[in-house]
Amino acid sequence: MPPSLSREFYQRDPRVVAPDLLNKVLVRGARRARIVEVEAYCGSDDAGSHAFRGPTTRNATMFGPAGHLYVYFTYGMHWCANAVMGDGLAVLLRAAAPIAGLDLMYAARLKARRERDLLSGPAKLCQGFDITTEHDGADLVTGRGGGIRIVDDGVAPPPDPANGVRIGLAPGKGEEQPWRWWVPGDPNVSR
DNA sequence: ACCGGGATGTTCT
DNA sequence: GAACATCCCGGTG
Repeated sequence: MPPSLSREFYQRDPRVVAPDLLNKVLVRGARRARIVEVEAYCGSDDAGSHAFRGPTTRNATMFGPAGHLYVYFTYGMHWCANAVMGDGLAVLLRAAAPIAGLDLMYAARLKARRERDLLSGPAKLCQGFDITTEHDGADLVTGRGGGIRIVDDGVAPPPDPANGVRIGLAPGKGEEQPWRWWVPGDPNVSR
């Protein structure tokens, strides 16, 4: 198994970590997928972040140690997952390209008909990996709390990642900030 | 292909 | 009571 990203990897500005997470591999048991789309959320400086107004019950994990997973429930039926940098800072994992364990992903995503439907959005990614609120706080470095890790299999981030505004933010919530990055041309990037 | 709306319930005002 | 870091389905062109 390739090595997990170190605790120190996560202890940086989310706008630096985010593009660096592209092409890293999310692993859970037999399931593996290459991260192809991410967004940075910048804590108390960022009106679009759940951490903007300080710690609450929901966002407590974002204020804990770096390298853990912050999972939140939204729109009454979906979960989304972030890698935490600490101090309310985080990177949303928006989409990934399936590598292995696709049978398990299809079983978890009954509506998906094609490979590019499995993990091509933040809630799809969680559904495909069976990540729910019980994995909030899981340790991505040691795997403690659900066996979910992010590892480096030797594929470098793209030298020229695509970059643009974040998805789904209302006006006044930092919607103009270009804090989304993706792997150019990858079919698993969300629409 | 594109577009509009419904589902569904937690969180915070 | 409104907003919500979304997804899916069914309409139309």
